[in-house]
Amino acid sequence: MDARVRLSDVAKAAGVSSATVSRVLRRPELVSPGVRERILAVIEELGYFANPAARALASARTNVIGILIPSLTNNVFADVLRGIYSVAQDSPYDLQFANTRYSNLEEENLLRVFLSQKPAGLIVTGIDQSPASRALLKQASCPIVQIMETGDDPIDMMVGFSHVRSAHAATAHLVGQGYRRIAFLGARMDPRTRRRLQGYSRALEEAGLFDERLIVTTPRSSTVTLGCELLGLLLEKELNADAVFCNNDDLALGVLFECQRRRIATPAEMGVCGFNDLEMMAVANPSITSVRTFRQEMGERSIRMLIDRIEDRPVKAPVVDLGFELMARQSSQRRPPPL
Amino acid sequence: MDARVRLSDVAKAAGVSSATVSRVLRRPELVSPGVRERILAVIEELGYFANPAARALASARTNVIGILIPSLTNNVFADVLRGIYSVAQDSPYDLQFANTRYSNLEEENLLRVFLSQKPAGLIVTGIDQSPASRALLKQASCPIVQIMETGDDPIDMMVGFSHVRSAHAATAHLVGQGYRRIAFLGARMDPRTRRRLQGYSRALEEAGLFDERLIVTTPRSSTVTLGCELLGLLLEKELNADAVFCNNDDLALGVLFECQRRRIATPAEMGVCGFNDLEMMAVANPSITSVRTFRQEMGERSIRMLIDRIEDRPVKAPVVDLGFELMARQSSQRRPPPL
DNA sequence: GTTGTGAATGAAAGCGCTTTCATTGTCAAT
DNA sequence: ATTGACAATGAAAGCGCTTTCATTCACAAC
Repeated sequence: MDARVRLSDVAKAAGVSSATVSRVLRRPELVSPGVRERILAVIEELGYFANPAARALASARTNVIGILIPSLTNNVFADVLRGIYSVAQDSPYDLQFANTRYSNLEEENLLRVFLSQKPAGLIVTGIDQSPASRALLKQASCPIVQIMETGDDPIDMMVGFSHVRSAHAATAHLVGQGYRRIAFLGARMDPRTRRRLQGYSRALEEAGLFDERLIVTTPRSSTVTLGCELLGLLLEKELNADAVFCNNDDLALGVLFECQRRRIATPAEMGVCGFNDLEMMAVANPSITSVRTFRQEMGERSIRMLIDRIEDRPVKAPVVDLGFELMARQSSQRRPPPL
Repeated sequence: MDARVRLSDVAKAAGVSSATVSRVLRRPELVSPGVRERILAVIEELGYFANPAARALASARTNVIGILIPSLTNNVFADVLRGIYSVAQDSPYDLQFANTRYSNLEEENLLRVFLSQKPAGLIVTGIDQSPASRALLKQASCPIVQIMETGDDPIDMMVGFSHVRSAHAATAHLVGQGYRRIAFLGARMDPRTRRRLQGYSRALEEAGLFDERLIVTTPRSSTVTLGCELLGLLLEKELNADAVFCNNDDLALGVLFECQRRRIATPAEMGVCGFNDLEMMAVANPSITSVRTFRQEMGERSIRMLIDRIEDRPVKAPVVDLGFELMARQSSQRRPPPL
């Protein structure tokens, strides 16, 4: 039933050896044009498809690029994936994703699985791998890109941005707008969120406005609903918060909704700033200030660098900082304080 | 450098043949307990990992479950994937995703690629495969689940719901609330969207309220911003629309934002209904009526059925209709019409 | 004691490719 | 004519597993 056409069938039909057919597929320049054409025709006619397992086994390498991300179901990574996809699309490489679920241990296991199949390259998220993972990656025989963040000690290549600096900028913006009791709302608290908290803290310390009690975090993963809840938690503390810097845009949107519900004027009584600048931030009412990050570009750059390295093209800058852009909008545009 | 431990190394170290080691891995019950323990210890000690290519080649099958979805970057599929993941997690199967990008042609190609590696099973989206794809799937030697929709002619198994019926219910709800000029806003117009449009049309025809001009669609993919724009387009037509049924929740949220901006009262002057019931619908202001679909459950059920079939366990119901639930909220709760 | 049975193991033949190495043929240079 | 070099091709040896088949051994039944 499953009468797969094999390479040898093609060879037989074309009246050549298997070696020649294989060469047509791998190194066509080694085969004379006439024979090449004939073989290609036969391949087409027979609908031949190489068995990837056999190919991988024989050549001791694969065309698989492994991608380890903490979550598939997260807008941020979805955008990165889109970028990766758009480039990988017209490359000979197959993408294979795995979900570390924000766990270093899981990451380590997946890494072992991936490396055991000798991938052509690997993209991993962040810079907080476990020592064991780092060791695995360091001795891996394929190029590797770390994405989402930049840091001092790249395993191989890196493309990301500084979460500390971007959060610092956002917080400083709120300070600049005249807010004085700026809270931090954080969900999930993965390493990148933590660094954003750092940037926030630093900015407020510099302004002499830091108050630890204004930090509200939860290990739960972020949703719009959670934004509503966290704002509620913050308000319960009665700390006179007059602005919130949110971990991400989901929370910020929730905060906005909750403010509306509680009749807290935004931005007059409560400034709001999100992170990532999801598309909807610009069209909310009021529009929501956010830190734009270049997620799709991050995906594109990372896989492009990876492929360049796989194909032995020189990569000029192995560590790329994509920066960020503060998108100041209505939600942080404080009008003269209501006396 | 890449001194991979092979099966034969394990065999040598344990003083047994390769066959026995292989058996410990595949059919441990065939090996005596003493030997089994010893071999497992050696495997652990040497850090042995099977080469998946060799395994696949030798056994003429893989433990790969292929998943074909139209988009990775879409909340709806993200939820489905989460469901699939949560089940596949503790199974021996590897998931492999591919993105058909809403193209039948692309789907066909990916199918060929997948089938060429003899996957253990396949999950495909929707019921509108090309004839060629259907043929490929029909003669595939692995179980297959179609997800997202139910239909009359399953290739193998199916889990989804009726887009026609759910859209019909939503539209009927708006009619029941007293809206009379109900518009349809549709983005991307993939087959499922088209069927929702059908359900909408049917419901309005039944109520004698159908007006083709109230249908506004675009091939662009849906975003919140697009919801704003489509509402703008609708209003320009000056058809006295008093409600919109949106293709999905993104559009609905955009409509809500745009209404706020234009000072159109929701739900009094404009009823709004979305589709999918994303988490944020419940916390928007006003909260947005939507059709809840069971996306995560869809993922879970589909992969569970698939695995059952792969492992030769009987699947009682090969076609599962998960239904839907109309979540009537503020955005469609019309107060007495302003005279 | 002999035979039969079944459990445990090993030998060896692939799985479908890639790649090295050898061979052949062609053509330019001598 | 000879030689050398090179391009084009084929033969064949794996790649690291799985699996069939044969073998061995222990033990129960006769």
